[in-house]
Amino acid sequence: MSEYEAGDAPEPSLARRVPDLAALELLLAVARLGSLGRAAKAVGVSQPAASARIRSMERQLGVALVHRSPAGSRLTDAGGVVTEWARRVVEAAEAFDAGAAALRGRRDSRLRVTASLTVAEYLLPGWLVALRAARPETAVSLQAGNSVAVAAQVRAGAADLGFVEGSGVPEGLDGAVIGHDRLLVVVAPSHPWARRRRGLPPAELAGAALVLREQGSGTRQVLDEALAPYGGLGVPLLELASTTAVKSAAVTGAGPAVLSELAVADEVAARRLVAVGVSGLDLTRALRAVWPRGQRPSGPARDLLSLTRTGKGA
Amino acid sequence: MSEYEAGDAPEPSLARRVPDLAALELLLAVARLGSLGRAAKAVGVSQPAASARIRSMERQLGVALVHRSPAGSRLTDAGGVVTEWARRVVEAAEAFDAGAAALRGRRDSRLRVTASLTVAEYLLPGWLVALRAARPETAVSLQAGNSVAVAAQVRAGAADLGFVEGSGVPEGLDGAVIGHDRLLVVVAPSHPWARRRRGLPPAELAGAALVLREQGSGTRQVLDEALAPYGGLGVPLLELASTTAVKSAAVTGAGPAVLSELAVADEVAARRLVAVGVSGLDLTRALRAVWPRGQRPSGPARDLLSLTRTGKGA
DNA sequence: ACTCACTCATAACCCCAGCTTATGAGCCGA
DNA sequence: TCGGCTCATAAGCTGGGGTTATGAGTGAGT
Repeated sequence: MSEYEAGDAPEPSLARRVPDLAALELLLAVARLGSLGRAAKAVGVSQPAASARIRSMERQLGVALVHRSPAGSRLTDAGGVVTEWARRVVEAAEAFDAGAAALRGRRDSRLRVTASLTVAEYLLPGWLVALRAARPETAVSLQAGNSVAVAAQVRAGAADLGFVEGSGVPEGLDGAVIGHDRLLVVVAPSHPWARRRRGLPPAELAGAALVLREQGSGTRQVLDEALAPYGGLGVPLLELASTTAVKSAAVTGAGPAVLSELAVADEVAARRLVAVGVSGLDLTRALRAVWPRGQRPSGPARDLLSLTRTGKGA
Repeated sequence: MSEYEAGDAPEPSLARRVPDLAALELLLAVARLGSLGRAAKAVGVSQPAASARIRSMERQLGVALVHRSPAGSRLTDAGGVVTEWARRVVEAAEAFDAGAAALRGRRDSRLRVTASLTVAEYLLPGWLVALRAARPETAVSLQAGNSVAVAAQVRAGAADLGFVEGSGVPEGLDGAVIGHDRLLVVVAPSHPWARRRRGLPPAELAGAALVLREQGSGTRQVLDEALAPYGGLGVPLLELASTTAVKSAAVTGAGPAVLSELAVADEVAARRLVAVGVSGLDLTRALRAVWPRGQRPSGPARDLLSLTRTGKGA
């Protein structure tokens, strides 16, 4: 009796078709160690369990992954390819884990970070993974919030280092620009704007019904300011609570959205969204690290800061 | 009695600390739809199941992710951040799935692709995801192999489109350069070479004991040729069967390795590996799409080809 | 040539994570 | 005040994945 009706999940879910993380980790271990048994030990399960897991993975994928022999197990060609794909998943999971560990936020952390949502969502996990690789002993705690909250935390000494996006260094703090963030107008590939060759006139953007974050969000402020000379932001098509929701709405073709390039990099690369140029409008804002005035970051804070300099932050 | 001894898995495995894919998908659905119940329906489970899953995820992560209210569920600040991290994992899983589906290779596919291991491992999944987004009805089959095998497949008409790395267009085929691949010398951050400021003299590279793929691999051939004028490749420190294994060895500090920049991009970004410059040595090779002479790609092949043009292929 | 040490596979058993359905309780708008 | 939405709780089932114990190959070393 449980009929579909959702209009959302046509296929039997990714999770059914992709092996779980434990299986992927096991596969990586096999690739690295050249034997099911050793891989089993490495991931902390019995050899039969590992054997069965790999086997069921091969059944699930419909592809032979390893050549078993009494001398050990070697990846097949397909196995090698799959293993590399698996590595990407595991790496994303590691970033997730590094972030989550920081978010869990033990108060005894050696480094207390507070960051704007944009930085926390898109940049920080990578830094944390790098930091963990370089200084495994550094426990980091993370508090995410808007720019005002970030500044307050740092000022109050509740965080050693903060990251904000915005036009200036908050009152009473020192800071350094570590990158830039540009807002992009994005539409689904089917949208007429996707086929424009010339940049969009700002007035047309201002007049359009857009999918936006709710009033008060950082990206919306920037957009408001930038469009003020052109009659200001029009009435939104949709106001949504999270960046993720806005992105989804744009992808499904609800309408044009304006989002950080960091937020939509993947979607643009995969052609799920198309960035539309806007002529003569500067939608760039600086990303800054901030700390209490006069107290130059040292120790763990300095370590983290140095990782941000050359990061992929555009 | 099961003592550690592996020297490999000190921590209780990622999979214990990261929610599984189904849970992450569910979280994305909640972010998108604003209600546990609707999200549950969207992913095809009952509402109590969704509720429990989110709750256990919050317990696992030690962070409140959603604000429940009789009017629906909104993400907390932390929840929004976590959701974005989750999205990255799910996207990697989607790439995995797209690749796996192609590898499973139904013979009735509309587009039969054959690709070198490098292309299949690092570039193709992204293209397949993009293709799926643009043309959901196109079923793709993938055969991975070395450049000779790829050429043979295309020549025999067993594939509509091939991708190879190497210096020339294989006999009897037409092709187009779609990108370039550079080999990088990489070492663990602790290795002395990591601190070099000047490029490495080729002779020193030739004389060094390196971690390499086994004889016959494409990357090894390029290296052999490039180093011939400098006394040729020295005796390897380690010969391993897969790119993955070589990478792991390099990361754990076994010694310098030479790998495609595509293969080590993530590791370099996360500072797990450091790229060492080599002065005056060209380790670049072209990546080419190839097809039977005279038969310009059309239909699905053309669709895919157009996606490769602007891809992230360096 | 024989044995040892390693490979992976099979069998029998067990357990708990996560699902389901049925139900209840709170809040909002008509 | 009623109906419809929200999420939470309870009780019960199922099966995937784990374990130990064992067997059957293969290759290397004496």
